[in-house]
Amino acid sequence: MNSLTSRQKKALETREKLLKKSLDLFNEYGFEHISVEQITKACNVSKGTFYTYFPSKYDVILEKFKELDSFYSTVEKNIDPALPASEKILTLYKEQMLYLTNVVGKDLMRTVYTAAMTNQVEQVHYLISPQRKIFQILNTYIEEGVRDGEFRANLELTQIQATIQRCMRANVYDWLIHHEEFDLVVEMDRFTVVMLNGMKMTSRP
Amino acid sequence: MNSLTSRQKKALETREKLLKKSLDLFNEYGFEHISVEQITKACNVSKGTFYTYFPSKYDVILEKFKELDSFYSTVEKNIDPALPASEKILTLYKEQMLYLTNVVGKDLMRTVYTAAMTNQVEQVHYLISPQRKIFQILNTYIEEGVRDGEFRANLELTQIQATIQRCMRANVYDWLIHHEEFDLVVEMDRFTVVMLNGMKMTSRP
DNA sequence: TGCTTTAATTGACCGTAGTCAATGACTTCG
DNA sequence: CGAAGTCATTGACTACGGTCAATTAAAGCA
Repeated sequence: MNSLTSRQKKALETREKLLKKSLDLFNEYGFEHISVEQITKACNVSKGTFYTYFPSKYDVILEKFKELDSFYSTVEKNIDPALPASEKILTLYKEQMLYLTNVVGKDLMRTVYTAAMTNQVEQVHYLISPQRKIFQILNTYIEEGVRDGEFRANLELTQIQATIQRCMRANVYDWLIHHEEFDLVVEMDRFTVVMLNGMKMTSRP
Repeated sequence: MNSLTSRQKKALETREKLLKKSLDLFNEYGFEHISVEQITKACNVSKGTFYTYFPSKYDVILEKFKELDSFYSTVEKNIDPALPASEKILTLYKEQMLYLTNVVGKDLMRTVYTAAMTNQVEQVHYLISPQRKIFQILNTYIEEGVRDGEFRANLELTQIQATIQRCMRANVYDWLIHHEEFDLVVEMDRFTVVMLNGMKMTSRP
């Protein structure tokens, strides 16, 4: 039933080996302190092989980042459907920020945020891709809030979505450029509370 | 009257030559496409000399950026003091975004925003330095708004300031990672309007 | 004037990201 | 089976940012 030739199997193994070793080394010593050659030596392959599987050193990290993104499905399940949309959004963000702070880490995030600016590919960067689980969840909450009249109706749905997503990047970016004394969870909450407040029906027109 | 020795004069000339040539070349070919060696060759000095005057390639750009920052003094003078604080803030930001779009450019801004994350110096990056003219202006407007009861009093002044400054970076960063179809002036305005609205006295508590 | 001190300048050198023509092992097909 | 084709793999190579011990020439001083 395994339709892979021995060649393809081996290739896949090589790729997996490189991916795993990269992430292990990055985790232990930090992204900036590990060279591609160190990775390939640790895997007993040549440098060129690394580049047949990954367009650049950054893309390994991106792969990890995408994998981590699946975490948000779990969060969604734990959010009470009865809460108002704005509360759901705040809870989701709070969980995300805790996760970034405690699990993902500044080092990985810095890499992703840098690559998003640097990689001048025509393609949309994953950081703002509608594919991201967290955006899909977020967008359903926002649709809910608009439908239930919680948010002002004179705002376009897509604009509200873009705005709230931008809040996330705003706080993460500021977290990345501050050294210490920046509690991502607290800052995100403060910021988003004001933002959501500015969208409420009860605000002045 | 000129208290500089011929040696010091020459050194300063070398620095100026490097600075000017760097910026010219960056402007014409883009930061990423110009190497330090190209710059020094064009100035008939060695590579090492470049590094006696600038800690890194990025710092040349930062120097330009700081210089450009003085632009905001001019803007301040053209803002009607009678306007409410929120209007002043919106006008200031609008002028800034026009300036970034039309004069400063994405290339330079990308460099500054990348360096802010990368340069892991203990020192606070200029991007968030209270020294920046634009922040000083902004802060006086915010103080005004709080004093006049335009903004909610249950918010700390420094927190309001941090929040509004973060709005700026939020939109600039998103501008940098979007390719085309992102009007910085429009996006900044939309975003900040909602944010300011969330801070107004007339919003729900 | 000539000796010592100071500081600008040099360029060979290092480490690293990324490239690519060449290799040869594996697959496909007559 | 053997020839032709495919593709994973190699490692020497380029390009670049950044470093530093050595050089050189101006400044300070007796």
